[in-house]
Amino acid sequence: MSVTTQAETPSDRGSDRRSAGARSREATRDRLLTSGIRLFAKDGLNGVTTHDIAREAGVAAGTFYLHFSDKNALFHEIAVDAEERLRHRVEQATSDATRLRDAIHVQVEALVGFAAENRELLRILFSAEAGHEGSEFLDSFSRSIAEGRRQAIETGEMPAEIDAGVVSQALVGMFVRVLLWWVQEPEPVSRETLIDTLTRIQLSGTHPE
Amino acid sequence: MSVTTQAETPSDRGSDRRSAGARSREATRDRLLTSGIRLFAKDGLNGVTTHDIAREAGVAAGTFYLHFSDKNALFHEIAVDAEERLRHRVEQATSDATRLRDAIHVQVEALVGFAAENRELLRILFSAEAGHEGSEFLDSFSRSIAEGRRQAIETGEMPAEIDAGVVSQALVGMFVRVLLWWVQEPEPVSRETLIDTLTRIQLSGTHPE
Amino acid sequence: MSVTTQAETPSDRGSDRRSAGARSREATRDRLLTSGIRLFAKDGLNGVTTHDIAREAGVAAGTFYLHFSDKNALFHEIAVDAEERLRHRVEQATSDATRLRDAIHVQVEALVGFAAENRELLRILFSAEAGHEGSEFLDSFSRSIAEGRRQAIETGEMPAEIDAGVVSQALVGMFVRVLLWWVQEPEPVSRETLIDTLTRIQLSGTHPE
Amino acid sequence: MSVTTQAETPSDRGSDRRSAGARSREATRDRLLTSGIRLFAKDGLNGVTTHDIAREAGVAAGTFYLHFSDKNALFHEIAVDAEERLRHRVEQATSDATRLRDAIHVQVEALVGFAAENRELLRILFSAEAGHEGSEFLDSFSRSIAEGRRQAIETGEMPAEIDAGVVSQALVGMFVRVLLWWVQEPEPVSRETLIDTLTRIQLSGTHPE
DNA sequence: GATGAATGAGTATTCATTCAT
DNA sequence: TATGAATGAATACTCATTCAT
Repeated sequence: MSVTTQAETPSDRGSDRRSAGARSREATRDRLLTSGIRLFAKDGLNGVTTHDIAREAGVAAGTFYLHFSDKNALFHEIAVDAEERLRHRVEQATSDATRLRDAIHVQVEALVGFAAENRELLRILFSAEAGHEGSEFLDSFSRSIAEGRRQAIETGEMPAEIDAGVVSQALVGMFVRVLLWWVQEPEPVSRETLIDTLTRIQLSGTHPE
Repeated sequence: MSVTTQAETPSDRGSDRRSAGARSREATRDRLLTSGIRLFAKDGLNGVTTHDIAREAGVAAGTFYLHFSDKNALFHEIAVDAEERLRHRVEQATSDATRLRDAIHVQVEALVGFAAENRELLRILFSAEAGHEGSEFLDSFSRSIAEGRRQAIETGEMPAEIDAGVVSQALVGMFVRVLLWWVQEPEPVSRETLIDTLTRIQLSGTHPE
Repeated sequence: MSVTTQAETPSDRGSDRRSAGARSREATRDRLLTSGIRLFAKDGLNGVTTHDIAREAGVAAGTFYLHFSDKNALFHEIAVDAEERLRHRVEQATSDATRLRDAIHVQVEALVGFAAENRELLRILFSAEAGHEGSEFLDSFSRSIAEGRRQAIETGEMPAEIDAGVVSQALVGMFVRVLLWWVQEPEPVSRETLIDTLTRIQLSGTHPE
Repeated sequence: MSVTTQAETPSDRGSDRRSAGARSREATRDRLLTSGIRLFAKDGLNGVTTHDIAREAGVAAGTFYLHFSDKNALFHEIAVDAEERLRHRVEQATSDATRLRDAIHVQVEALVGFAAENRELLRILFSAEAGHEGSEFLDSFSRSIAEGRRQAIETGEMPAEIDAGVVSQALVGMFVRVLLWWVQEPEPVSRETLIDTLTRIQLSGTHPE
């Protein structure tokens, strides 16, 4: 499957020209990825063993190592893939927005949409376990928000009194906690309320239209 | 010592009526607590072994278990104690505030003050390692913020459009990430800027004075 | 190929009457043998995996087991074949020699010649990895030398004071270590010096001519 | 014990001032060393697992690692200790000998004496398993023999026609194989015959007295 | 109370071997 | 015949925890 679920992946083609062995290999790899996503989301990197993942995937313990060099490699692949998809989704959404308030709204929509459709990936990406991949993503997310804020301050859209560094960390922290809280079952509030509230919190700092 | 460093702890009394054995026991326990705080703050619950803690405390490996039933018990005690101290500090600070904007300001001051004086405890309390104690504290923190917000909405201090549940999670997430970011060396921004910014972010949602 | 490179092996015949399949099978088997020789000579029986051998031979891992029952069987076949070739060479050389001193000289020439032309086989045959095949060859080599000595003592060519059992072990040990040392790159001494010295060492025990 | 059996080692003192724990630790370490020697002598470095050694020593698997960092460390310690003892014994024996023929005789006596009293250590030291410690010892043994030969050639005690490099390898190989053969049960020849024969083999190359 | 040696279950990882394609 | 994915037993090593001294 690769982590993505998009229709154009090779394994989805009706006419898969690869050998039966190659298809079987890919299927096993996918099962390991899927099991890894489920277990990492539930118990975190350290709470899961390669044997757990293999058992969940229905393969022998040694099979894990035919597909991934070790547990970290699997985690890395999952996290990098999730990060790319989230980043792509947010960038797509915000690329058309010209005004800050529009950008903020669509960014929130993209984040919430990703969370709604990828609960497990969200947990993996946003759970801050010591020194893992997600952290880097959140750091770069912070930096991009800080940059956006600084530009907004230059153009006068945002008041200068609010420190961009602090705000960018604050917004990332807000997204992390709110979305991790929201992807529980049952969802504590409706998607609309969530988007609306997260947008308002940010807009309240902008100058009125 | 007990985790607190305040003067009224038993071991600090000049007139300690306990036996020499009891005082020695307490001292050993304190060294284990101190070592635990340092190491947990640096490497997290899973990154530290009981041998590490005993070695850092200068005692034998078995001694650890004379004072704590296991590694989680030590972590729990550190976290609960830290939680109580932080909770107490925030409650003291906010007990006199009558207006919401005042309460918000002193609450931020209390949080930042705690972070400044207890970097290691803050890291332990705010680091979200899979299923550990800190989470419970943050949950109850969220609940108390949500309650405050609901009251502010009733009294008309806050607009009703903003969902109190979402906001309370957002604020906790914000505090967590901003303070963990801030207690690094070197501190990214001054204490004053930090307090001011965190206060403004919250106030921006209130009705203008 | 079979391990030997001599012209009369089936696969070398210009007029190979076997089917294409049979010839292909033989070629695969030969590649596995060649790879096994190279890798066993370099890293020893335990330092090589069947996957290594298959990869070096350019075949799939499972193919190995179509040709050899297991890793030891391949090693055994290589060792037995090498042993036969070395034995044959020595016997050919010594069959014409009537006097002991001639026999010794041509035997040394045969051993050194084999070592020079089959470095890898020599390493495999003479390396004493716990309980492997080479040992049996060396044991039987010892026995044949001991038998020769005993005859030489009977005919008066060798003095009786020297124990034939000890000497035969000594000579084998000498050949093993000296030849393993000599087949390194670069060769520590010239082929002539080597032959001359090994011959003299043995002749020194015989009665002067 | 340390591998040595000499009377002056601390653990042999009637008045052992160390704590019971320290004595117990030493005893366990000694059992592991003893088990290691027995098993390495029998099956070689690669034929033995740390579990085997622990079981033979009557301790749990993990205990092994309280005393040695890994299997190689134990092997190294055994080999280095054995090497030192053998080297010391040979040096002691040859230090007084002024004439080459005397030196050769006492050297052989020392080697055979060591072999007789330390069959297992001899097997460990003289078994050439890929890249292990014993090899280094044998190499340095060769070098020292070669040096001795070169001096003997200079002083006219040995004829110059025999290459010292080849001879030194030959002698080491001879000692290795003969002694490994001799330390079997039952001993193939008497100690006297062995010493006499090994001495004669070497002396046969010297000029007659 | 303190010590620290010992335990043994847990986890990662390798590799000879099998078997469906 | 050849492939190569999969197996699972073997092995190394760690570490929370116990207990005799």
